[in-house]
Order: sequence, then structure tokens, then C-alpha cells
Amino acid sequence: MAQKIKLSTIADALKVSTATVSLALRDSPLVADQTRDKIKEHARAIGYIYNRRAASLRTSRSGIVGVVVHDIMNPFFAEILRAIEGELDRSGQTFILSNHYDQVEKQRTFIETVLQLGGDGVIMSPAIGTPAADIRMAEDNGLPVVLIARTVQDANVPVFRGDDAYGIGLATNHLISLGHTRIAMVGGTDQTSTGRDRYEGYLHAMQKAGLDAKPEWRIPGPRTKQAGFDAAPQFLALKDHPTAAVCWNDLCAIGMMNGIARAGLVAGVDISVTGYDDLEEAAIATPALTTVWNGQREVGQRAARALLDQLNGADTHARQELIKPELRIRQSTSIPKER
Amino acid sequence: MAQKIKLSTIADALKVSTATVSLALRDSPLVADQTRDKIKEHARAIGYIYNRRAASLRTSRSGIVGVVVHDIMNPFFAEILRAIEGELDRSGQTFILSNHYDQVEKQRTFIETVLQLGGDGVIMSPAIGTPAADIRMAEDNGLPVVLIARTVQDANVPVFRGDDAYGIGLATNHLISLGHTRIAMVGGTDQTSTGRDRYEGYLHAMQKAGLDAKPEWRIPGPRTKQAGFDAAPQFLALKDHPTAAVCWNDLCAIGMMNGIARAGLVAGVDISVTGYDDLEEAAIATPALTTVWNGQREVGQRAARALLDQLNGADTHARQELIKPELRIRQSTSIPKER
DNA sequence: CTGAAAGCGCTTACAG
DNA sequence: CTGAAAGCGCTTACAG
Repeated sequence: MAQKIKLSTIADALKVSTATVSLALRDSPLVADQTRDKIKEHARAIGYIYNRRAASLRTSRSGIVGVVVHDIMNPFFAEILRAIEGELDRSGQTFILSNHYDQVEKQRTFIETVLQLGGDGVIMSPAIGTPAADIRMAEDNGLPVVLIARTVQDANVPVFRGDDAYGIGLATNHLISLGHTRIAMVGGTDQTSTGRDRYEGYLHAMQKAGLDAKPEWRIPGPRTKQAGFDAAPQFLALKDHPTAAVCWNDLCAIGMMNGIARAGLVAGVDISVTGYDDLEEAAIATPALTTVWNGQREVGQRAARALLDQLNGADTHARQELIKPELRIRQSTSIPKER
Repeated sequence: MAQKIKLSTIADALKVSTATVSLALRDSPLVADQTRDKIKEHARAIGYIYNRRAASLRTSRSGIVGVVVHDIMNPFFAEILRAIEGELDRSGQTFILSNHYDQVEKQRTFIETVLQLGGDGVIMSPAIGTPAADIRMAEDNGLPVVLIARTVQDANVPVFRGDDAYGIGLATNHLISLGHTRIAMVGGTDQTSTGRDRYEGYLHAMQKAGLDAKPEWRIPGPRTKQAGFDAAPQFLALKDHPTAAVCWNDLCAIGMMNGIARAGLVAGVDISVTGYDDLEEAAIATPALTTVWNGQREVGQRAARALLDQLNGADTHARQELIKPELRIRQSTSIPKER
């Protein structure tokens, strides 16, 4: 590694000032075309690398956006992240990513890091138990925050997520219309807005149809394939043998379908199962999963755009945008079959 | 957002110099205990945020590590990333992440970004067609590179990956020992070292057993669930009806098992299928997938540690570390059944 | 143990 | 259209 090349290296070689070089490299109209071309050409030739730390120290804009979610291994978040990446890329923003695994402490550390790096903003799916104060802390230090997927009480920032109560209603009503009367709800936790909203939505749909949603029919917890798989025996042993399961998400549903298969039953024939999210793999699961499209791409795109708009000075008032979910009927649901 | 709080804010308030504050905050033994405590206490009280850009401009160490892989949505990489994250976290390093989707150009842009941010190093699974020059460019600019999963010809840097030829041999030999003689290989591309090595390993195992590996039995391409799913009809229509498929990875295998189920056949009974990687979900697939453990966690941990060691001045000579894969026998393989 | 001063590599008014 | 100079917020020799 030779001598570090900086603006002044170019300036000296070309007998101009660093100010001119700086402006030229950023295509300022203040610089004569000829001068600019000469400078850019030389910079490329000697392999100059722009030092963003120095620039950002001066301008206090870093081009960095922090993104923190529960777990990027979860395809639900991965799909959102892809959309965010696409948007940020297009604006030349770099993003730093972290999982918080629903640990408030880890999330706090991450926000701190973004602040230290002079980040321009943060997009986050808040960890369970995130206090509004954590979000206010970021904003007080000039770091705008945008929430995705989950809400935080009293945090006065934009939120982008699906309409959970409505969406789970679509799935529940679909099963009811097929003739199911004993429908269980599997997965999700009351500790998140998403978990509460979906359970409420299920209860509401059942009540509206005049059906009894027995408390025993709720199996809370599962949010992963493994957990859904493990919950299958529990579901099958449920009192009064429900003929259908509304699952909290696709992962839980796919896992449970695998668990049902292990028990010698066939999902979509013996037991109807619905998912939630419409992950890419929902369509190729066996059987193909009836689920609710939850607009991951929409959420990611809109959240990123909202943040970018805000960075560009737009007045992004704290708004809550609910994406309208849509039912996707496939093979995992059918008319009830008594066991 | 009030007045920006910086070192000198604290220094002024406490009638000490910024040098003392700087040293105190970093727990230098040069500072008297009393002074240090007073400074740290005050810093916390007024909500001081350390400006890493400024510090790193001075020290030329940023605490940032770049990580770039094909696609974080791919659980194979996601599992590696988790391990990397764990290691970096422990050393207080932040990582910025990017997908290159096998586009050399996107990968180059990312390396450029890491350089601009003054990153301390890069861990990458090189995109198809990565020229050694791209890696040399990073190193020439003081950015150490560590490769994972794939090799780049003539790039003189550490590589951590599984022993592909050996691993695929385990799967192939397992099928042979069950009595299969017509075994196809599905998925993977010749454009990566991984793809070539696994195909070679399969050929080698077949030859060693005196079996004919017909070129038609190779279905190149699939690396995702969707692609594996789509390849199922093609496999089932193969000349001489192979009774088993060695798949290039778990995703392809799981997708293909779903495709086989759609065709009314049962994987693990009518057709034997092996995967590769032993992703978390391999064990809960239906049927549970016989596969080859590929040490994702090992790869991630060792790669991260190698980089950290290098940052701490260790002489990390360019070495290639092959993790020894292990066979995991489950339900998707059985004795051959003629169709 | 503490302080004064220089410098990391940029950008931005301000002159000319 | 171009240049000289100050300053972003730290850290690091160097004195004392």
C-alpha cells in the first residue's frame, strides 16, 4: 500500500486547489468543463478513494442508514430488507444491518452505533418491549426513525405495516365459508402489536359468525417452522378436534403442515391450514399454502422512501400506513373433514 | 435537538482539556481515577455521543467490517452471517452488509463503499466471475479480505469453506451403498468453484463404484427451492429413470421433494433425495432430508476470527481452510424402488 | 497526571 | 471560474 492518495495529492499534481478538486469530483457547475475532466481523469488514473468519513465530518451527512429487525434469517424480514435495499441503493445510501433478536438492549446498542457513525436515519422493526424513550432518544439526537411491521405505543414516528386484524379476518372467514366451525389459532405472541391484532381479528371473525372460539384452541408461541412443527401434535390433541388452524404466519403454518404429515395426516385434506405473509415459498410448499399476502415489498419500499423523503427535507409527519392484505387461496384449505 | 455535545463541551464544563476527556472516556490509566469518574459521569448525564467518524479520521480505524454475499435471503448465507455477527459483536465491530446477487459490478461498488468508509476489512463470498484484481485492489488500499464459501483463482487471501468434493462424495456413496446405480445430480453451476467441485466429487464417487454417470443425468442450474421444485418434472422424465438424486444444496432438494410430491410420488420411498448444507430446516422437512453438514457456523466463525486476528496484527498468511463435511442420514433416502 | 497544539481529509463560505 | 483558510470532532505526540 503506497502513499495515501487524497484530494491534495491530486491538487498538487494538477496545480489547482483542493477546493477545485473537491468541487470537480462532485460535478459542480462552478468548475470549468476542461478542468473537471482533467481532474476526474487524473483521480481515476491514480486510484483516488473518496474519504467519506472526512466529508461527513464536515457535512454531517453520512449516507448511512441503520436497519434493525428481529432476525434477517426470517424470510419475512429478508423480503422486507430486499425492498429496503433496492430503494436505498438507488439513492446511493449505504445501510448497516443488525438483528436484535427481540432484545431491547441489543437494539439500543445498535442505535447508539448508528448515532456514533453519524447515520442519517434508522428503519426498525422494534423489539418486544421497546420503550418509546429509546426512539425519542434517537430522534432527539437528530436521527429520524421509521418503524416497520410493529408499532410502539406513544412513539410519534411513521409506521408501515399490514392491517393485521383485517388480514387474519380474511383467513378466518375463508375457513368459515368452507364450513369449518371449530377453528384453532396457532402461533404469535401477545407481546407484540402484531400478535395481539391477529388474535383479536381471529376472535372478532369467529364471533361475527356466531362461532365459539374456545380459549383452549389458542396455541400461543410458535413463530418459526420448527415451533410450528413441534406444535402439530399439540394441535392434533386439542379438545373437540378443531378441523382447521389459522396460523400466525407462513413459517408456523409450513412447519405445522410438516408436523401433520409426520402424524400421518394430510394438510389440505384432513386438516385445513392457513398461513400469513405469503412468503415466496408458500406457493411451493406441499400442499401449496393458503395464506394472506402481507405486502413485505410494499412495507420495505414505503418505509425506505419515507425516510429518504424526510432526509431530503420533506415534512414526513408521523403517520401510520396500513397495507391492505389480500387472501391467497391455494391447496392447504378445503371443506372440513371429521376425524 | 439541542446544541451538539462534543468532547470540548465536557472539557469546558469540567475545566479540563479535551485530551483528558478523550483519555478518560477510553479508560486510560494516565487519568486519575477521580478525574475519570467525574468525566464519565458528566458525559453520561448530558447524553454525550461519541463521534466515531472524527475518531476514525484521526486513528484510521473505523470498527467497520464489510460483509458481502450472494443473497442474505438464502438460509445458507444467513446461517454464516449469524456466526459472523456473533464474532464481530464480541469485538465491538460493526458490520455493513450487502448482497451482490452474483453481479461483479455490485460487489465492486460495495468494496468501494467500504473503502470510502474506512472499513477495517471485508468478508466476502465472491460473485461469479470475480477477478483477482478486484480483491487485490482492496488489499492494495489497506483493506484485508477474507473469502468464504467460494474460492477466487490467484487471489492470495484466506479462504474458509467446506470440502465440497469430499462432502458430495459422502452423499453419493451413501446412495450407492443403499443399492442405487442410476443416480442423477441436480443443481449447481459450473461457474463457481463450489459447483465444479461438487459435480467432480459426484463423478468421482460414481466412477470409483464402477457406475456410469450419464451426462444426461446432470441437471445443472437449480440453487433455490423454486428452481428445485421446477426441476422435479425434468428429473422424473430423465432417460433410464434414475432412482435417486444428489442435489446441489438443501434448498434445491427440498424444492424437488415438493415437486415430487406434486407429481404424486413420495420422496424417500419412490425416489431418494440428498441435500447439501444441513440447513436448520432440513431436519423438519417432509420427509426429513438426508444431507451433508457443511459447517456454516464454523465457516462464519473462523472467517471472522481470521479477520479480527489480522486486524490485531497477527500474521494471517493466505491459507485455505477446508471444513470437513459430515453425512446426516434421515428419511429422504432408502433402498431403490423401480418405477 | 494534565494541557496546548497539530493534524486526520474533506467542504464551505469568502475573496478575487 | 479558482484559491486561501477555517473548521468538522476527535487523538496523539510532546511538554511540563
